[in-house]
Amino acid sequence: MTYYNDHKKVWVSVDVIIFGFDKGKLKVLIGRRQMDPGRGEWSLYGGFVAVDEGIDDCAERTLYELTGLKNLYMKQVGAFGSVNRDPGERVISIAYYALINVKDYDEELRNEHGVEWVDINSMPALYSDHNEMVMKALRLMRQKMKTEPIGFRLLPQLFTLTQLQRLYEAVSGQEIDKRNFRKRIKEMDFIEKTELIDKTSSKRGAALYRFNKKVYNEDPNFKL
Amino acid sequence: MTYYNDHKKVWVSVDVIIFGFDKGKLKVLIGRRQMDPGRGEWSLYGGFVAVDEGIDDCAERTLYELTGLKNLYMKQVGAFGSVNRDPGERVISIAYYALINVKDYDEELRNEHGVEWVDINSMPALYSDHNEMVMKALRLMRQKMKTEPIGFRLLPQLFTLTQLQRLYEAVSGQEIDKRNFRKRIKEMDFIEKTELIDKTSSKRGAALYRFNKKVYNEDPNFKL
DNA sequence: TCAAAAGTGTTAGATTTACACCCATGA
DNA sequence: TCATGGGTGTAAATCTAACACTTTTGA
Repeated sequence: MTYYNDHKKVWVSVDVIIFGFDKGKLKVLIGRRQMDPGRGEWSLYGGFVAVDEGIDDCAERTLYELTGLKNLYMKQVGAFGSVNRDPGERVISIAYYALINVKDYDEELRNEHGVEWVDINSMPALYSDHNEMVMKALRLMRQKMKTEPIGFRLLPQLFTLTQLQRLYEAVSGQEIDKRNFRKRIKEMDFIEKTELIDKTSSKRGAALYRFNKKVYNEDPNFKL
Repeated sequence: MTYYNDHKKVWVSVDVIIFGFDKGKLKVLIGRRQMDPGRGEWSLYGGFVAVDEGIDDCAERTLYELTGLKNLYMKQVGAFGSVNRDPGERVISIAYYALINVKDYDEELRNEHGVEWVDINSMPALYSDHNEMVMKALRLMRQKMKTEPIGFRLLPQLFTLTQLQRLYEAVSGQEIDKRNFRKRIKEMDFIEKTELIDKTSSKRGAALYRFNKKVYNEDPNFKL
């Protein structure tokens, strides 16, 4: 196989942009790098791709390692491979973004890994090209969110319409008219009103809704 | 640097999906593989990423090697990295798509490389996961084409409105109403009518238009 | 003279946006 | 009783989609 051996191999890693939604803000999970080069700098969480491991599998493993969660919504952002992006060695990194409900993420495990939720609008400078990765992930996620019902992955199973609206506002970065928003929601049969009432955010209480995946699959027309 | 050395390196390659537009059809450039594994199968053109070469640079180099052209419109499609995608060894490949005007591509050079323009709607089975790459590239290109004036990269500098319409029809895969199309074009000041007339496609002759990048940059509102 | 492609406006329908008040409740 | 967030409909404006005939000219 001289065909392959005429060329050199490189390290390939995966970096994950984990989005969460809390208190009306879109957040990203970042931590202080615990190894050289770049020790102490803010950074995404990542890991190296093993020879016998697919890149998507690697991203899932990395995500599981960090959060203890599986079957999260995850998409590839793209490959980042400038020659000097990593100050130590030549490493090509493939970025993925994932959506999680912050309440599913065990606080203790989070502390163990030394990662924190940081508001997307006040991100510090990150290690290497990680800011670029986050920005591209955000662009892709925003786009996806307009045409696919993925936002629910950032919310608890039961949510109020105000929560859902705040989520869409946080992601798109602009205010939405309450009545127009609710009108559109009413047209989507897969966003089901339950009998349950949430009283944590108002005295009157707000109806709790749920995303019904089955109903969505039968008639997948989502538009926001 | 034991941190890196705890992990194995892999080969990384680049594969390019080159789109062209000819005789009303959207085409892709593919050729017969000239090496093992997969010798003789239809395949995208590609190359390995060198250790001292950025991945975008590698894609540009590969594109130049094949076409002799530089400064083409090019975007990354994403990384493909299933463990067994390459039947020979573990290779992660990063796909890019590029747009060229078929008339800029020297026929002789094309023959030397043994590549051909194939209609996107009658693509044969390709080597490895190359069909997947083409489909993803097409999706991305379609999307981009709706919001950015990149279609002109597939046409000669001077083109008729019918040509432009056929291009958009070929890319989107659906017919467009002629009057509505021309109405929208008229609103975009950066698509300039010239004094020139093309008589090759009709007896009456059709006005030739040109994309003015400067005007576009001053007021970039493209929508088709 | 006729076939073939170029060119040109109007109207109905659908979609989007803007906008303000009453309700229920716990403090 | 009042402050807070929950909930609701209508009308104007904009955008989108449908549609048919005249012009020019080379064969």
